Amino acid sequence: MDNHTITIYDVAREAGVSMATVSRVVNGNPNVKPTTRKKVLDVIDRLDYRPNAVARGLASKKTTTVGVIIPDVTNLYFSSLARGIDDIATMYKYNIILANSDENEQKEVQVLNTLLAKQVDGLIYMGHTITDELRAEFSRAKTPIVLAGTVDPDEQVGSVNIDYKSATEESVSELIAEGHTRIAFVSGPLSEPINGEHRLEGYKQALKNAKLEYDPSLLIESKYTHKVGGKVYKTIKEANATAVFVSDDELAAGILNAAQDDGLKIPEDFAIITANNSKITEMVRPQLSTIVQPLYDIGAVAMRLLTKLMNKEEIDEKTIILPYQIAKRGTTKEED
Amino acid sequence: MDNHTITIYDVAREAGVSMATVSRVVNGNPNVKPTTRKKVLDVIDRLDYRPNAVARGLASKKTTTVGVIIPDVTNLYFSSLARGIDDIATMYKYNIILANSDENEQKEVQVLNTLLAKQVDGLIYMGHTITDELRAEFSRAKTPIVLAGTVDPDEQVGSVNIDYKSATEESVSELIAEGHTRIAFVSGPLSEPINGEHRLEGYKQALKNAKLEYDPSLLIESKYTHKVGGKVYKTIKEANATAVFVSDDELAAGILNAAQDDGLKIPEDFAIITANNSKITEMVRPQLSTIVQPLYDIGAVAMRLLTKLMNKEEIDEKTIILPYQIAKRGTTKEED
DNA sequence: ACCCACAATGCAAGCGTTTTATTTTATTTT
DNA sequence: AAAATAAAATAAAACGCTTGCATTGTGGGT
Repeated sequence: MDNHTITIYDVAREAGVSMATVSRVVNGNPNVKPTTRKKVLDVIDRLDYRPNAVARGLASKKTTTVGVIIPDVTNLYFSSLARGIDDIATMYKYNIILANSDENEQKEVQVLNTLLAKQVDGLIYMGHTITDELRAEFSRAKTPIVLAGTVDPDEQVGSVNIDYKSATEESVSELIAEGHTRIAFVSGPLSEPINGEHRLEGYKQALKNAKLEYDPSLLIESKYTHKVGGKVYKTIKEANATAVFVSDDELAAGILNAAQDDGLKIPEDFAIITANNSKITEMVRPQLSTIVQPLYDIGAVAMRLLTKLMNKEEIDEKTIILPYQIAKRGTTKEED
Repeated sequence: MDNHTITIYDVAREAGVSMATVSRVVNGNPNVKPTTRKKVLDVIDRLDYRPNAVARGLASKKTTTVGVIIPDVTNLYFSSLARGIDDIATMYKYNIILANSDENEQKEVQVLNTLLAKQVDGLIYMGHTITDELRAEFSRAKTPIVLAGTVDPDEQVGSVNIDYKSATEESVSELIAEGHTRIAFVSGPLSEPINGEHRLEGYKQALKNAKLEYDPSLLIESKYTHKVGGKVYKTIKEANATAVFVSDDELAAGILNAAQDDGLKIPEDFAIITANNSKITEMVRPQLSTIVQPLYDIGAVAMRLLTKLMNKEEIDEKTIILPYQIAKRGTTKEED
């Protein structure tokens, strides 16, 4: 028994047809007589033939693989998006090459390049911010790209998000409606458009609507980890805030815990509203009130959009905004 | 300006050398004179040439890509492993094709096959159990495979785990040392070796060491979600247990919350010890006492092992057991 | 029977690399 | 300065498939 990998050629020989015909049946091309199709299929089955996707990719210039750049799989916000992406990808027969970037510009560029070298048919990027270098690479690439849960003022590529500004505005307004006047705003770096533009605008708008004064000392930039919650809480306290809008759930949980450790009653003494509705929000006590983002759907819709792009279908709108809701749970008072 | 993708051939022509030479400099082959190397490198830079990894893969029969089968990226236990895997993969210049299986046998087999079709150089499998069909596929595949955080009695492929039995035994012994005599054991299906063999054995052993009677009514099989925590808690209560060992953190958090909602003081009235030390354990209050598994490392070591396997290096032991610890936090009493 | 149209198949040229065997060039050795 | 050896470069054959074009087969219409 010779031990070479069995190829389309072997199948062709055994079935007494040409490679082209085998290729046709493998690819479901209708131009093949049912009897020959069956004959070929039988041989394929007997020889346990498995088409080599790499060869296929070279010949067809399609890899049925898309690259996914993610800051950190371990982050529930992004992994939820990733899950939506993968499910739809699978549905459309694509596979995902997943690469963690840690929001590191160098890594991102680096990873983008290896992904392109691997001839991915499309690319989904997740992150908090898009650097100029990355943006330059994006526009240079011929490969379709979609941003998921990531905003870019320069709308060259497709993207799927919610309306962060109005979601933030609405959240902060809830806090105001409950009687809070000093509301802290905790986010990642304000240099990132999603924070410094969308969310902050929403925050300011809510204050303005309520004729409250805007106080920059209530703005806090922070990392998104549970651990720093204590430090952030201290800052909030020093600013005499009685409520806080937080743009990350893990961080919000950290703040919540710190506040309770400090003896505060939530939501009586201190209110919190967070932004992602990742499952963490329901695992802490009291449960976090939050903007309900359709995380899975953002990923799913992004991937769906990408399939259209890869397929060169006509797109009506490549900047997609999905609806959101606000869930009032235990860290804000009931309204009525 | 002609718009064709630029290939190694273009570089060769421009640099006045053969394709083979270009290939050598691209691959860092030392057999090339520094001056020609520079010349080629310059052309590569000027033309912005990027080697086509697919063509490379076909010619070299290496894709520098490994497949990773994961039950659900959204599960912190597995995503932590995945993070370790990806970091080491990146370090060794591999990329990861990530595929969610939902522990669904059909999906697993299906995904395994597309991964093999894509000619991955290696495969990492994560899951709770390995079905016979999957095991058959594993042994049929010529591709190196490593299990991460996943046990298989039939040790045909490499694997990286901790000693679940002794970790469980130790955890339960802690509970016993605190005076508990009715300790529930909550895990996934006992049909899975990791539960029915390793963990349950550890549990029994701990009881035996303490001369406590083994009561099967204290065994609870459950899904691993936060949501079912309430139901599980009820069952535990009905069984008159005062402590519980839980093999999943999310579920443990659910049980913790349910117990507190029921008015119990933790750990005075009820003790909990969980198994994964995912970051959830530190985000709930009180923080969960837990087995400290080196999740990231399990992934990292698994990937490292896989690189060796792919490299056909000599392996001393392909079944790797990593050390664990026990962290006593808020859901068990302090000892001294 | 004969021609035509169209369905079914086959041929062979790519796809962009790597790699082996071979030739050319450079460096020693004597 | 020629011969021997080592180093660098080339030519061309894979790698396993897809696909445009050419060829053959098939049945219907006349």
